[in-house]
Amino acid sequence: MLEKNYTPKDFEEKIYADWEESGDFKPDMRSDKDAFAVVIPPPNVTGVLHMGHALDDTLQDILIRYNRMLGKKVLWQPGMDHAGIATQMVVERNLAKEGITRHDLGREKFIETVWKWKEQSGGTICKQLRRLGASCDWSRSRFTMDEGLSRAVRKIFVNLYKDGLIYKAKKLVNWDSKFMTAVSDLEVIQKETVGKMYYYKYPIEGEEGQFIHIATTRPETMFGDTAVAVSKDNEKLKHLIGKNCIIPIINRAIPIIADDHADPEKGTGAVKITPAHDFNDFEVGKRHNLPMINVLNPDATLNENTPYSGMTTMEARAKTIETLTEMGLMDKIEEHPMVIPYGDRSNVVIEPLMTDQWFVDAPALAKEAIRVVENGDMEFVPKSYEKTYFEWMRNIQPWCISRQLWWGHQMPIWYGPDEHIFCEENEEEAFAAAEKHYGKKVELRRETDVLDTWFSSGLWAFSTLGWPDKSEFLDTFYPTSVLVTGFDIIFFWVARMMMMSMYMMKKVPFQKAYIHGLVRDEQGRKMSKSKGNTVDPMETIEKYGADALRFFMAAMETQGRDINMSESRIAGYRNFATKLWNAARFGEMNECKLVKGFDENSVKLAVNKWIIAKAKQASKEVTDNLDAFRFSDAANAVYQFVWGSFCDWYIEMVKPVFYGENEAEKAETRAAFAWVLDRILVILHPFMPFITTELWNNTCDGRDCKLIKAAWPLNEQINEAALNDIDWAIELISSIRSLRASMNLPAGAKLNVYLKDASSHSCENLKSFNKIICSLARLENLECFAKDAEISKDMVQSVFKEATILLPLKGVVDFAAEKERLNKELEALNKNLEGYARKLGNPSFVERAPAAVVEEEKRRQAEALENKAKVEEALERIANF
RNA sequence: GGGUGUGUAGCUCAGCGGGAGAGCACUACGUUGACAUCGUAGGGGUCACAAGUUCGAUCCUUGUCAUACCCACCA
Repeated sequence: MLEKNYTPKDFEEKIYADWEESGDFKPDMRSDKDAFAVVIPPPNVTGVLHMGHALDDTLQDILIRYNRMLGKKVLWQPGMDHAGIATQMVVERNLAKEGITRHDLGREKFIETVWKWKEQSGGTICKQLRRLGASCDWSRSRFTMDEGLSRAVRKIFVNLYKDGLIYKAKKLVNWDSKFMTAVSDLEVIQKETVGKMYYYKYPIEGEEGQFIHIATTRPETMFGDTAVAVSKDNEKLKHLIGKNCIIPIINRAIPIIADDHADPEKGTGAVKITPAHDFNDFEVGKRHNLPMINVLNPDATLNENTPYSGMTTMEARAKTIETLTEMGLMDKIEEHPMVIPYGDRSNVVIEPLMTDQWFVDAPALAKEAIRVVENGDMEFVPKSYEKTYFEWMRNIQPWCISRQLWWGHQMPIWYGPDEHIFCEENEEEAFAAAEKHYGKKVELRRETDVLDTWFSSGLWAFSTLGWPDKSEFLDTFYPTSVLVTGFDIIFFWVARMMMMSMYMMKKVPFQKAYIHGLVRDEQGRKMSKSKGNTVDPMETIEKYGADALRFFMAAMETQGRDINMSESRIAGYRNFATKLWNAARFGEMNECKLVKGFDENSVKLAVNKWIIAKAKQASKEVTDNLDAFRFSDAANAVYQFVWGSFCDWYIEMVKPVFYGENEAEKAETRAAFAWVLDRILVILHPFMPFITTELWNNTCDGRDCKLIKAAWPLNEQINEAALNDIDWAIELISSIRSLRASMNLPAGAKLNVYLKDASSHSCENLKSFNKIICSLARLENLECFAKDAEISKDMVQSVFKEATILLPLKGVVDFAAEKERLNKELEALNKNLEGYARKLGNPSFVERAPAAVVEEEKRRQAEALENKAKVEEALERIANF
C-alpha cells in the first residue's frame, strides 16, 4: 500500500542502496547489444557537489539509464581527480592550522599526509552523487593517482618524450608566486583593472639634457631593461636609434633599437624592453639578441639584480617612482585601464618568468585531434562548439606541463651526473639505460617536478578502462560513446583528451561530446561562494527530493543555453512527482493490477485505446528526443503525457467505469490502467529513478524484473485512429465547461445540453461517450437535437465544430453576459475572416503557395463563415431581451 | 581587436517559413476525495528595432541597438 503522501526521503536512499548492493550498475557483459560507455568528468578529490555537477551528472545518468534499459552493455565509469594544486592547497591549509608548513614535513612526509587526508576526507562528492541517483559502477572507481593510472601516465610520458613531443626548455612562463610553480596559459585569468601608466624619461648617453620619454605600467621592472625600442618609421624619434640611454638609479646604459613592436601611436612611441618579464619584450629580445636580466625571485620579490632586493613589486614600484621624482625624471602618471593576469587558484598576480620547464608539443598533437573532428569521428553536440574547438586547437601553444609542486605525478625523468636526461617508465629502467649510456653504474637524480593535473585527466578515457594493459573490457568500451561536460572545460579537458587519445590509442576517446552550459542563480548571475548566491544541491534534494532536482535539470536543459536556478520550478517538479504518486494511489484503490498476458492492442473501450495510443506516442517522443540529446523535449513529453493526458483526462474518464456496474469494462480498464502506469514508470525512470522504482516495487505482482533493467519500448505501432474520438470528446467537454464559466453558472448545477446539426459520427460519439461527457462536464443529460426542432429562446448556443451546443436555461440566462460573449466571438471571427480574405484574395498566394496550404486556408474560411452565421443568428434571437 | 551566443507573456524560458506556447506568478470559481504539493475557467505578447528575400517572416539575410560569454592584446 502506498502512503498517502509522497515523501521522497522515505525511500530514495533505501532504493539506491539496493541498486548498488545488487550490482545493478555493473555492465551486463552478456548482452548481445552494443556497448554504451560514459566516463564521468572526474570531480576533484577535494570537491563537494555543486549545481554544475548536479546538472552534468543528471544528464549522464539519464543517458546511462536509458541505454541500460535499451539492453546495451552499459558502463558509467566513475572516479576522481587528484587535483594537484587544489589538493595541495587544502592540505597545506590544514597544516597551517597547526603552524606547520609542508617544508617542515619534507616532500615524502607531506605526500603521505595528503594520502591520509584523501582517505579520511576526500571524495565526499561520491556519496553525494549517490544521493543524486547517479548509477555509476562504483566497483570500478578510479583515482588519477592510482597505481594503474600512474603507470599509464608514465608510459605515455615516455612515449611522447621519445617521439620528441615532450621537451625541456628555458622559456618565459606564467609563474604563480604563491605556489611557486609554473602554470599553463589556461590557468591564468585576465582581470580588468584600473591601473596607472607611468611616464618618465631616460637620459641619452653622452648628450647632456637629452632624454627619451617612455611609458610603462610596471616601472619596477626597469632594472631588467636591456633596450628601448622605437619604430624605424617614427619620424620624431628615429634619430635616437643607435644611441644609448641610461637606466636611472642603476646607471646602466642600454641601446635604443629599431623595432616595430614600438607603435608610434601608443604611449610615447618608445618602449622599454624587459625580455625576462614580458612576453612581447621576450620576442623583441630574441630578435635583437638582447640579454635577459631576471629581476624577480620565485616569490615575486625583487632580487639582487636590483637596488630594491627583497621588496615586493608594489613596494619597489613606489620606491622607484619616488626616486625618479626626486631625480626630476618623472613626466606624469595617468589612470590607465588594463588587464592583469591572475592565477585561477592562487588569485595572485602571475609573473612572466624565465625558468626551465617541460612542454608538450601541443601543435603537433593537435593535428590529429583536429582531423578527427573535421571528418566527423567525434561530434560536438551542439555542433557550434566545434568552431570554438577548432579555433583554439589551430592556434594552440606548447603546453607547459611541469609544476613545481609536490602533489602529483612526479615526472619519469632522471638526470645523469652530466645532466644527461634519461626518460624511462621506472627507476630500474632508468638506471639500466644510464649504465648502458655511461658504460658503468652511476647515481641518478630524479626530476622533482610533477605533472599538470590535466596531463593525467587527459588519459581518463582509456586509463580508467585498464590501459596500458590489454583487455576485453578496454576493447568493449573504448572508444566511449559520449562525453558530457560543461563548455568551460573544453580546452582544459576535452581538447587534451582528444590529443592524448589520438596520440596513444589512434582512436577518438568518445564519439560525441555533449556540451552544456552553466547553472546560474535565479537572476542569471554566476554562482559563487564569494557572492553567497550558491544553492547547495544536497539541501535541495533534502527539501524536494532527488527526483525533483533531476527532473528540473533535464527539463531546463536546452542545447547551448545556461540554466537559471528556480526553486519554484523545482517545487513544481516535486508537485509533478506528487501527482504521479497520487495517480498510482488511485490505481491501487481501484485494484488496477498488471495482468499477465494482457494485450494492449486488443482493448475494446475507447478511453483505453486512447490512453494506450497516447502512451506509445509519448514513449516515441521521449525516445526520439533522448536519441537527439534533446533533454528538455524528452522530459516535457513525459510531463505532458502524465499530467495532461493521464491524470487530467484518463483518470477522470475512467471514474464512471469504476463506479459503474459493467464488470467486463472494469476489468479491462484496470488492466489497461496498470499497463499505462507501468509504461509511465519505464519512460520516466531515467529522469526520476527513485519514485518510479518505488511505485514499480509497490506493484510487484506480475513483474519479472527490476525497473532499472526493464525493457525500453521501441518501434511500436501507434493506433492513430484511436486518438480522434476521445480527443473529440475532450474538446466538447472543454467547450461546455467554458460555456458554463462564461455564463457564470454554479459549478454544482446539473444541466441539459443538446448538440444541434451534429454529423452522424458526432452523434455516435455522443452516444458512446455520453456517460463520460456528462460526468466531466457536470451534465444531467446530453443528446443530439432533432434537426427540425425549434431552438427556444432561453437557450444559449455556442459553436462546436460542425455542430452547435445548445444549453437551455429556463429563466436564468444572463442575456447581457450572453450578448457580450457572442459579440466577442463575432469579433474574433471577423478578424480571422479578414485575414483569410486577404490571403485568398492575393493571386500570388493562391498561385504560389503549396496547394495544401491554400486548401487549409479555404477550409478555415468556410468554417469561420458558418460559425459567423450561427453566432449572428444567436445574437438576433436574443436581440430583444 | 577577433569570435560565439542571447533579446518571445509580469518572471524564467521553449518554439521557429504558413492559425503565438509552457512552468511560475495573476484573476474568478471550486462541486463524495487519486491529488489543495489540487481542479476548472480566464486575463496577459506590434515574438528588441530597421531594411531586404518571399505569395507569406517571430522564424531566413543584412544592418542597428541591448546583453552575456570566450580568445588575444593594450609599452
